[in-house]
Amino acid sequence: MSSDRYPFRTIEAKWQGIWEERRQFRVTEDTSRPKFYCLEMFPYPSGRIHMGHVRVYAIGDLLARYKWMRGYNVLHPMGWDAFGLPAENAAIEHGVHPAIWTHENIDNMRAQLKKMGISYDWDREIATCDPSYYKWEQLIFIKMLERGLAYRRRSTVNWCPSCHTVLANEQVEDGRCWRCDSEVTPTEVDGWFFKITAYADELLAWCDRLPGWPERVMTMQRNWIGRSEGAEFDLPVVGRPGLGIRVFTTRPDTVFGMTYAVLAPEHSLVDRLVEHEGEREAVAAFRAEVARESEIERLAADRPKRGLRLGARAVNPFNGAEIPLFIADYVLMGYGTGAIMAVPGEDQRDWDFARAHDLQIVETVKRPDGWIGEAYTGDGVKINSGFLDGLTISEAKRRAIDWLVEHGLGDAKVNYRLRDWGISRQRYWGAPIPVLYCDACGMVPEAEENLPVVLPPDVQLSGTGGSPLADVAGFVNARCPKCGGRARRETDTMDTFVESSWYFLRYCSPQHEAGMVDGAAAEYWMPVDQYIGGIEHAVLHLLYARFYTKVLRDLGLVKVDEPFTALLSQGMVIKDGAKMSKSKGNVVDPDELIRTFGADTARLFSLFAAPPEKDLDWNDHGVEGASRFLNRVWRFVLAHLDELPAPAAAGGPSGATPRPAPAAAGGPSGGRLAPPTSTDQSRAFRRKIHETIVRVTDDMEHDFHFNTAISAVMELVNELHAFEATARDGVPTAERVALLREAVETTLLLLGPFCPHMGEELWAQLGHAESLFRRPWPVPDPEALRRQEVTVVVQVDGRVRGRLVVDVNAAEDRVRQLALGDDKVRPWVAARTVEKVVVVPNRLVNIVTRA
RNA sequence: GCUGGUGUAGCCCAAUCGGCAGAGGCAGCCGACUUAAAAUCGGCCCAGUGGGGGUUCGAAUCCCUCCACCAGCACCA
Repeated sequence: MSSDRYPFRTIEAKWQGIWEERRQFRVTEDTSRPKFYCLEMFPYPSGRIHMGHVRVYAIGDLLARYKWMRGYNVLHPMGWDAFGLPAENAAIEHGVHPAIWTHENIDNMRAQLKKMGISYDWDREIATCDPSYYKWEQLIFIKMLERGLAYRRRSTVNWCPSCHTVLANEQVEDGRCWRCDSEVTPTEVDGWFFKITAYADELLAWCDRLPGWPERVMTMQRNWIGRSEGAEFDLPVVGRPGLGIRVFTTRPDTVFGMTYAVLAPEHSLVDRLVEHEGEREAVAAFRAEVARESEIERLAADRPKRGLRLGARAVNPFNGAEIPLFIADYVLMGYGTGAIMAVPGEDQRDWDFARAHDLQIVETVKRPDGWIGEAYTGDGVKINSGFLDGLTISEAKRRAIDWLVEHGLGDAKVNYRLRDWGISRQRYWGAPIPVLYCDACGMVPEAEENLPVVLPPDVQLSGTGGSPLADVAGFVNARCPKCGGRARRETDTMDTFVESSWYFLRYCSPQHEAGMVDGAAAEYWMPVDQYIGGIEHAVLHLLYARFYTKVLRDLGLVKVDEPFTALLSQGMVIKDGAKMSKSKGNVVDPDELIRTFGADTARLFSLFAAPPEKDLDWNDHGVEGASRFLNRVWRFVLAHLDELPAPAAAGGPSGATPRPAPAAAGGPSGGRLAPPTSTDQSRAFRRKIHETIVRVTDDMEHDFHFNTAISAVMELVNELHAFEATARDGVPTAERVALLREAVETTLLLLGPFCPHMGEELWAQLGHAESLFRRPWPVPDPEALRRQEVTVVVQVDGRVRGRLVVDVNAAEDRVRQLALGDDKVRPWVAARTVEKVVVVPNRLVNIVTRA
């Protein structure tokens, strides 16, 4: 631990105060400047920030401050994803009301974030548990209801026995609750759904039109949507006119290979197909067996396919053949129609099942010569397929569908893996669903003028299941907005992912009272230019937010098709090889870190230790290194304050003729003359300064590799020390101090967005009255970057044997001659024959020889 | 099982179009300063790029193959 650190506590508090006092990061729409909407995923107010928060907010602030310096009008807001289970669980455990618990946590976390010195526009802060916030999503709910985009149905849902609530498919991971890890159980309940499937095609199509998103997130979303094209048609049941089994297939070309058909065990038709009591019992036993083992067996690969043959038989409508019917565990009720035609010749699962049950296998695609295998899924010509014989698979698919349409038996059909989004939660701490059930009128939406439907504050939370709101008589008993008669309120609340599906929109006009969003504000700020958050939301939040935005667009509230132009998915913060967690005891407390090293160090290390998309391996020694670096910069600047020329008057007389700096508006000297460079050492140093600008700018603009940007600045600081130590002899004083000043100011400008407090303080110490973040980002001087000479490596047969210093763009012939004549090189060539000489201009020469 | 990603020094990580394997940091070692230590400053050591094969004058980079780890999906008809 160092003993004399720069006074980070003082200066961090000082600048946080000044920024606040100047309202420096409060923004309004300004059409004269380009806008940049920089957003980090808002946190759940759990009570304390953790290192993952530090990392994501450091990234966001870096980009926001950088964009300020590039002249953008930057919207950078923060708020709270304030509804959710932990508040309710805290209430059950400790008897504190969720609202109180939540607001206390928000206060704590806001204070922590402020200590990090992040450039938020705090005037735009929102909390989703505020009725003035969720009022608008209740209104949207009603509009979705009117359009059939919100609907109620009974369904089998994922029930988390620990959270006592329903989970959406996306919220189940490996059969377990995403939040508490309990095993979910299928349960039948009535609930509300958002019709996200209506947007499946558009959501999928836009996956190809968002180049600013990481490919892997898009892949995950594509897989999740799981579009597949095929056909749907009925298989008549033998001897049961009017009874058909609807099947879905992606391979309508294989219909002539259908040798049996399978229904999911829980398929509703099964009860009507059973022919006698004995079979009914067998079906019940089979269903019980499947239900019992499914959870465990789901995770086992290649488990045997279990099935039960029914007495009933079906007809293949294409050739009139009677085929056996089964119920089997490998067919799922939740996908397609819950029933399939089985084609063992061209489907491995059907092949496995057919083998186990001794069923016929018909090949309908010609196998390539010498092909060995079981089911064949490759390309080929149709065989054994009646009118499809001789066609390719894709032709046959089309013809088979045409045939189905002509005969009125079926049609082309697109199926999705994506299910509608179940949003009902049987919990208290969420936005009430604004509908009522009237004895006379049935289900009725709440009237718009009665919104918001506010959560009643007085509620008993026992945690024993069922919707807590159902026990609050004052809430449940209401008037029907239609007939004025008695009605009962819906007691489910909305999934908290609904709030996070539009908070970015509310930030555009957080106080707007006439609607969800002010149209002009949304038009100016949306879409979010850079969104930053954890990969864990790749399909949950990000897919919901995309869907909801499209709904809002179709309701006329926004004009954008997509909410987030670019996404940065940052990696986790790891320590000792594992994700930080209390149980592993590897947690680093941001508060303590900031107390010990300061916010700038915490931020710098978060950005330096790894590129943002990778996991960050936390290392206490590494933090000390970051701190050491900042101290080094601090000491250098303070030690040279007296010596450095004042900001306004510099450039100074010297041997060289001063030139106007080309980047008059953007350079660190701000209109001052470029420092003269009369010596090789000066030129090399100034080149280093401007090369650093190029490298850091590149990292900021292109690949977000902030770690290499920081190392470039570290290099410059190292050079700065070296130059300072040696330039007293040989470089004229005025020139030396002018260069030092340019180097120091450049360093501070480049480093400012990473470590804003120290940047501002040293900037002010240098005599600047204006904030560092009101200064333009430095622009490299092409004159300084120009090289006279380059070092060219000389290889003999690929091994480095010498080096040449030659003029830039020296003629190839000349370089070749110099290389062959070089003293270091000659011995390696002398006894051999030169076969070929490869010259790569300004880089290397490779002399290829043979004995 | 499928898909994607990663694999470079003791550790975290760099390396433009295929062109000197090393920028930065950590750790370690040596030295300077110091009564001493801390801090600071200067210097040094360390891998041939997961394994194998190929293309090329030249491969961390391109191709093939295998391995390890991570993530997502996993009977989706």
